[in-house]
Amino acid sequence: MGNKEIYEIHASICQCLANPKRLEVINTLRDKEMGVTELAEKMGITKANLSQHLAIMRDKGILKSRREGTNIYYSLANPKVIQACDIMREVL
Amino acid sequence: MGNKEIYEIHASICQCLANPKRLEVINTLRDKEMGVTELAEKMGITKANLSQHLAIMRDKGILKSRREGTNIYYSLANPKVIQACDIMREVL
DNA sequence: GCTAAATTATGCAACAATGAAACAAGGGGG
DNA sequence: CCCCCTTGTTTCATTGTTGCATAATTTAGC
Repeated sequence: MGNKEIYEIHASICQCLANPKRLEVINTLRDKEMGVTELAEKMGITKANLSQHLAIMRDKGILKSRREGTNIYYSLANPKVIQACDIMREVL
Repeated sequence: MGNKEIYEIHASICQCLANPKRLEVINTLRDKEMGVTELAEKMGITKANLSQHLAIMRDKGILKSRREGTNIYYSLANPKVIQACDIMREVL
């Protein structure tokens, strides 16, 4: 109890999840990796916008990326995120 | 899959958790209810500020309140929130 | 009435989301 | 090597949202 720093870090993770598009990314990548263009088309948003969201999530350690030629594939860095998201769904 | 509304609702719950003070409230109330003044003193913030946070969390269905004389006691409305928070802590 | 407890209103600084445009980074093929 | 095309990222400006302090307001009990 009491350590405010923990709450700050925890909040910053939640902040990262507090966006419908980022949640859609997580859900889309729950069992596979995907390239940026394919993901953008699937979600119906611009690549620029998606790229910004991906960067935020990668910086927070939620996603990881892998380059293959000109393509960059994103996937979940930590399966526990899915677990946390699924539990939160039940709260609704 | 696909239904964007779900993501919106889910994001609004996460948004509610995306604040260190609100997380501290949840953690403090994890096994007991507490009055606003006591909670404000324990956290070292003004009652006005705390009251705003409590209202946000109550509106989202995360907290519930109970009046007893002049005091109003808050407690968790759904124990699953604690579960989700604890799992997210492990991600750190 | 008065006091303590809690909420609500207002204003403001800080931050977040987006589109559009500019920028980098890799592979061709000539 | 140079050009071009594709894939991603970054920058910039705008708009909207959030968090907080202060002050005003409600609510209950004496």
